[in-house]
Amino acid sequence: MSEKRKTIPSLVKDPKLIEKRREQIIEAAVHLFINKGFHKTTTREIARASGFSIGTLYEYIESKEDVLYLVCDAIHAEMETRLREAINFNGTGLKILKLAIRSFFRVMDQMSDRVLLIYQESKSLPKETLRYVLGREEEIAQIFVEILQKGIADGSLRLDEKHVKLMADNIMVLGEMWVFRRWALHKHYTLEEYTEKQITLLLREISVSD
Amino acid sequence: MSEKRKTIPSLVKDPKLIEKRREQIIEAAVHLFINKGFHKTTTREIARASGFSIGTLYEYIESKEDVLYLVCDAIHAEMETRLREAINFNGTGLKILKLAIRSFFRVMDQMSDRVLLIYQESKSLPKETLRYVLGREEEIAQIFVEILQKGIADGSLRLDEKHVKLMADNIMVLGEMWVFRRWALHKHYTLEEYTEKQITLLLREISVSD
Amino acid sequence: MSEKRKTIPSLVKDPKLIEKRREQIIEAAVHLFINKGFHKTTTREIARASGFSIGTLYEYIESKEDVLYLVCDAIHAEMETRLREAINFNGTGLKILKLAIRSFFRVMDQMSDRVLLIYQESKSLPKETLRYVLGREEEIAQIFVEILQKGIADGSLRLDEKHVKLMADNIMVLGEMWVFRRWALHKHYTLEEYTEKQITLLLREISVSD
Amino acid sequence: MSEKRKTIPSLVKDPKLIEKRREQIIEAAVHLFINKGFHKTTTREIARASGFSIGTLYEYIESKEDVLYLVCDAIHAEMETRLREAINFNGTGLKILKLAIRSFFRVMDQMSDRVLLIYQESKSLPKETLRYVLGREEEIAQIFVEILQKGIADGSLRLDEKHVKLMADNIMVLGEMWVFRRWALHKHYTLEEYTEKQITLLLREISVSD
DNA sequence: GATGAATGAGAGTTCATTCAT
DNA sequence: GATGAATGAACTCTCATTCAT
Repeated sequence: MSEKRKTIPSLVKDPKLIEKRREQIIEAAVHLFINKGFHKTTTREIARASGFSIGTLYEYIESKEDVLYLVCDAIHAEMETRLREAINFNGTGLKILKLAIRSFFRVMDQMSDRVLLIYQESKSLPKETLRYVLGREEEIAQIFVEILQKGIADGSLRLDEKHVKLMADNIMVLGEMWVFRRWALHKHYTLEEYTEKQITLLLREISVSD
Repeated sequence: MSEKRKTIPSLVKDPKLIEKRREQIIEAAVHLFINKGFHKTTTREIARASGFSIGTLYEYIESKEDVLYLVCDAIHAEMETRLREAINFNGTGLKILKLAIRSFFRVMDQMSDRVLLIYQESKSLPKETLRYVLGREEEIAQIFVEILQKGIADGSLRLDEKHVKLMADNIMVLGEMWVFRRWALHKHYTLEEYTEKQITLLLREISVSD
Repeated sequence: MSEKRKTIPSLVKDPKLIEKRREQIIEAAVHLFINKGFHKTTTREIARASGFSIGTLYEYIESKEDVLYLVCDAIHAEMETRLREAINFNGTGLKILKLAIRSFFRVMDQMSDRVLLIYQESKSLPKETLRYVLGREEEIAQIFVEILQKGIADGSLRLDEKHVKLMADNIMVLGEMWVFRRWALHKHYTLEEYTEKQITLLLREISVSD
Repeated sequence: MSEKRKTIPSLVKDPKLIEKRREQIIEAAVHLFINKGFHKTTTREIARASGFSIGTLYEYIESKEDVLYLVCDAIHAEMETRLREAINFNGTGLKILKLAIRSFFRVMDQMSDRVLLIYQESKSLPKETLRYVLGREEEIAQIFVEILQKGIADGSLRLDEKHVKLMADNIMVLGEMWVFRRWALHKHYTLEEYTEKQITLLLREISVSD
């Protein structure tokens, strides 16, 4: 179902070192891309901010686009990790769902710079790679799909199976909205207010009892 | 409230001619930006596609970013025009709201390339300009705010005044979602199905009767 | 029979100007390539020696290899022109042949730097282009083929038709030898001595009378 | 007369090992240079194809140019060895000469890739080194000089002493021509036909009887 | 003696912008 | 008002060479 993860060739042999250096690259590039955008960040800046020379940078990647891929993938990985860590899968689907939404919105809030980065820059990835990165997004949506299905199964949620995916997408989008429209929303709401309000809206329709 | 529209200086005196040429520029650039992205489109390409020389292009703009601004502004203008044309402000707030949502979703669908363009490229605008462009987005949200307020006033909608802006934003976001997630959504829904489903979700909470 | 001449695209429209600038490029590049070799000459050096900026250079070529092609082609053109100008096609084949050999050897001598350049650098051309350039060499050999055939026809040369091409190649190669082995040959011979000696050798076999 | 062979310093002490490793380097580099050319072959590729690391490569050479020198020298050595092995120095000068020419042309044919390599890449050698490599060429020409002189001495060849060197050069050049113009010559001749034809041409003038 | 990660000068190429015509 | 040739800073990427381990 999901595209296979891209493996970026490296001229360096030691896998431990590759991982370490790529973490440095990601750490450096995330901040640069957030502040200047992908196109306005130069490979030299990435190298310098990573703590090594331009030559060394290219020992660990093949092209600037590879850095963007590494960054996007790392962000998604962190999003998913944080989300999964925050969710406790005990209790009714409804209960889990509420927890998951709160967690997701919180993760969006904490990672808003990086979420924005993905949305604004991932289009610069090569087509093939872009598909994979978009696929990671779907994996996160899938978490909500599963929770919703659990809720349907245990009777705590009433929702046509047909609309499960849409509901999952709605949750995702309303979470991302907190990021995209923060300049407007932060004026009126705290994260908590926003979260509770959206939960009310989203669940009114589908929760059997709350 | 809203930022003042930016005036791009031109070396040319005749305002009629300026408008005509800028329309040519916008027409050409929209397609180029959609297909290649802002950064990968060259000013030479814009000039050629506009039907004149690079020198002439720079008689009507001061920088490449100006073209992006013209394009974003034109897209917003078209969005707003289409939306306003489609809405009939007669009837209860609830009725108008449904019509407006349907219209907005349809406009999003029809203009999806251009909507995407704004979301992906507007970040390349100079800060000041970006603020103005984001402001245009608010103007559209404002349409929904007004409709919601009318509905509250005439009793067809039950919604805390405090949440009006959020509801308007939700509508916008769910409309934009049809664009951003089209690769996922189009598999499961037609625009009409999607629209009705989301209307149900959005209004369940707030409509007094439907 | 011969490959079609390559047309290098230019960003500049005026054909007169293209020709003029390319002449400048060729003039500059020939000397640089002779002195430093193709690989050790930078595009910046070519631009500077041509009298304009690197940006301007790239208005008239698409790649550094294009410069090499221009240079090789110009050298061949000059070789052929000089040779054809020097040959008088009146008289018996034998007489014309002797004149042609002397002319060819003289041209080789005068252009020895450039002949060397072609032999040492043309391999860096893209395959397709290389084929064309090698073809030009054949066109020159063809001059000798025609003279030989004229001599056979008028009875002044006795040579199996089958060996005409080989004889033409031999003439070419012995002319080029004056270039490739000049470090050895110049110690022992003047150009004139060398020429007469080789003519004797080459014609002993085939001339009916001299 | 001939330049002294260049001695490449090595960080390694053991002469046996140096020789072994350099043979590996030559073997690897010859093929790489033939296929990609000297400039497009990287030292990393040479090391890998040699079977060891880049660091080890530089234990046995001081620069990439050293590899080119090793390669050119090895090719010349092989040429000379093969030629000397094939020649039987018994008989009249004329007889030996014919044998030598046939052998030389055959060696040229068998080693054509490598002969071409020397002609196209040796110019990239440092001036000093180049002189030595070109000198090796002379040593081979010297073989023919000696044979010619033997033929003059024993009366089987009639040739002005003054022209001996030229005749030797002619032989060399016509042999190399089989390599340089193979794309043209192979269409018309087998190696044997070519050889016999050229022998006829070359000897007509000088052989007392054949 | 062998390794391979690190280096950085320097390469070819692009393209937004200018300005003389 | 229109043109398009000229500019050169800035870009991504390469690769011969070094040296600590």
